[in-house]
Amino acid sequence: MLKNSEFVSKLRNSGLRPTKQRLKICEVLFNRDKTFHFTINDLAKNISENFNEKISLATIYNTVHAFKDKGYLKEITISSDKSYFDTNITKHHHFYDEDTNLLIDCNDNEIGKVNIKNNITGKKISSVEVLVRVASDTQNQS
Amino acid sequence: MLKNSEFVSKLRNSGLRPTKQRLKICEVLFNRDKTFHFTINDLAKNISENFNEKISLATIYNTVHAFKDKGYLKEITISSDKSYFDTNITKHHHFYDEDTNLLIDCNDNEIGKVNIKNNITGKKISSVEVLVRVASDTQNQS
DNA sequence: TTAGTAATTTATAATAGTTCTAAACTAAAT
DNA sequence: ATTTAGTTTAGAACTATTATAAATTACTAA
Repeated sequence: MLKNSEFVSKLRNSGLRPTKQRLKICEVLFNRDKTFHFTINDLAKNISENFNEKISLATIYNTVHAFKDKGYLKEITISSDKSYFDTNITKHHHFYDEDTNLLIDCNDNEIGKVNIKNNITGKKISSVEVLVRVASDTQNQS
Repeated sequence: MLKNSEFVSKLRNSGLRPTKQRLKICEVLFNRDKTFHFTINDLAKNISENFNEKISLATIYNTVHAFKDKGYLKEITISSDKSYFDTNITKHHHFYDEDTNLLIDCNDNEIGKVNIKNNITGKKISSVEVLVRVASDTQNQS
């Protein structure tokens, strides 16, 4: 749980003015015990349901992208029409529950280190991401 | 290299009529030695450049999705705005070159088996996909 | 304080990618 | 041949995201 003043300095330190819209978004995203996985739509809905003052959709998009660019959020793409943001910015992998459309963070207890034996010549690895899709037994698999 | 008659039976066997549009698309996609990674846009461009008769964009979308549903293509999503289809439908992983926007198939020589130690209770794993993003040393990483 | 400025927010327009629609056409069955 | 159901097509519709430009706000420096 972070205080408002911590968000103010977090924003200032990354060259973003601590506007009331950004602080509100910080509160929704980062004032949590657990990792938060959300779509832009989820976030917009959450804000409009929980606060009286509305934040323009354009601002929500701008802010989420700014936070992503500053490294406060990670983007996890599931399919061409499902993209989530993740407040957990450490290196980690995901389960994706196809029944509930929920993302679940993995730690090293669930997925072992990926062994990359040979990289492309002359290139540097910028990220390694594993996505494990799961579904209940009775459903058809893809 | 497959013959036209093989595509005809392939389509018939999966309940799709072998229309000339579908056969043309089969030719472009499957009449190759190597795996083909493409976007809908790549495919549409390829067809319009290499054939005189045009195929409607709607048909290209329909056909690619039908082929995906029938298991002849796999979809690989890189980011919310970049989605590729892959003619290699075996279980495999990918490198994604951020400099060239090219996907590269991996085999077991490059990426070892992913060790999933604990799955979500009551769920079955439908797929495991690793995406390794690479870029040249001089570029900034994400 | 108070101007001045630059950044930010906002509603709306524009754009892009994809899906929908319904009429025309085609493959296959009778 | 005729019929039927599946397919293709152009263009409309839709959806998610980005751009625009005016109004507002945060900050700076006098």
